[in-house]
Amino acid sequence: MNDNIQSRQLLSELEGEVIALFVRMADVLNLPRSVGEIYGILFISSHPLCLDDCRIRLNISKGSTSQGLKILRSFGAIRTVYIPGDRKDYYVAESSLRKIASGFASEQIQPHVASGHERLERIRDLLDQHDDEQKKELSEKIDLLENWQRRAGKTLPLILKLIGSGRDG
Amino acid sequence: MNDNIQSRQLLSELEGEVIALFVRMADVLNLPRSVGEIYGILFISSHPLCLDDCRIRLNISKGSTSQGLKILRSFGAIRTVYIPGDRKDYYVAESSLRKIASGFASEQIQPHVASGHERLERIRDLLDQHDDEQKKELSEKIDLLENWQRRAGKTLPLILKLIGSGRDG
DNA sequence: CGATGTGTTCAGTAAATTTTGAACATTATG
DNA sequence: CATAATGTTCAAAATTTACTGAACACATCG
Repeated sequence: MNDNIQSRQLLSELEGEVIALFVRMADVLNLPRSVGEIYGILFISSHPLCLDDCRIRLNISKGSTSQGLKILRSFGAIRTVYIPGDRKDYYVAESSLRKIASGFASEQIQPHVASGHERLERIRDLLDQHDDEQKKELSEKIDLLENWQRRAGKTLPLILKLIGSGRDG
Repeated sequence: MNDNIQSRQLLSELEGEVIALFVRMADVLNLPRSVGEIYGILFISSHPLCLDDCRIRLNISKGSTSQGLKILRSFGAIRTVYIPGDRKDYYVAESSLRKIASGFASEQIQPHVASGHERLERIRDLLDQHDDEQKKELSEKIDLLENWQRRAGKTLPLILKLIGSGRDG
């Protein structure tokens, strides 16, 4: 399951499998694999970990680890824990799916939706300048796109409501 | 807006913008950009196009075009049109968001969900073999994962219902 | 049958993305 | 203040992914 002796020493088979699960999730969500690994090691850990803990157990570089933690912080998938008398930052995995999903939606998806909206306005403007025999037909296609956009926009918040309706948020 | 003289001759500014919109959508859905381009040119075209029509207007290779059309067919984003007296296959963009979304869900998302489910079962088995002092704590984490999986599984069909509820399906 | 039209496959190449690691910034410690 | 501890940044390297184009398969045509 693990690829080499070194990782066998650092991660149990169980930990490896859980991390692999999050690596695949990261892949679906279009995030670097290291982000999945880091979330995974934090999720399965019984106590908060610092950058170096993650780096060493996952056998990845400092740069990747720093970058990965930054991404996970950016949409609230992990929380910082203060440990008295220690200069390092410690992290735990956020375990509320609702919080993670809504952070992900607003940080990683909403910008795409917004820029799609802008582009659609630009397209509508371009069409209004046109004056050819296809104008009516094109206009109907753009109506369709605007319709899709509206439905996608309404669906996103509903997804979050549904995901957030579990027993533990 | 278009990158070079060649594409200016082949695509109007309006077409270019519409295609760019679908290229970005493809990016969000983790599909190759060429898939977005091909869907875009079919979407905006007033009549069915064959492989070579797409290839020439988009200035991409035969291989990419063939592959892209195959992917779009695989989840029902395009339909084939029979044109009497012509040996070539012609295509039109499917315009029902409901159909596209449900095809995408069952072909591109469901397999991930299923393999995630399998892996989670394997993880549960591994844990059952364990017998250490952390077992209870780990078991609770796996409960949480199973809970997430259940909620994600229930949410997917609801998304499709919501997306399918527009005026034109 | 050979020639032509159409579409697929896949090995090699190109492009995009991710990771690394060393240099740097910043803050704490003695 | 010098040194050490911690974390960030970013150019270069490694890896992954997508694209190309030539070879191929298959059908149709003359």
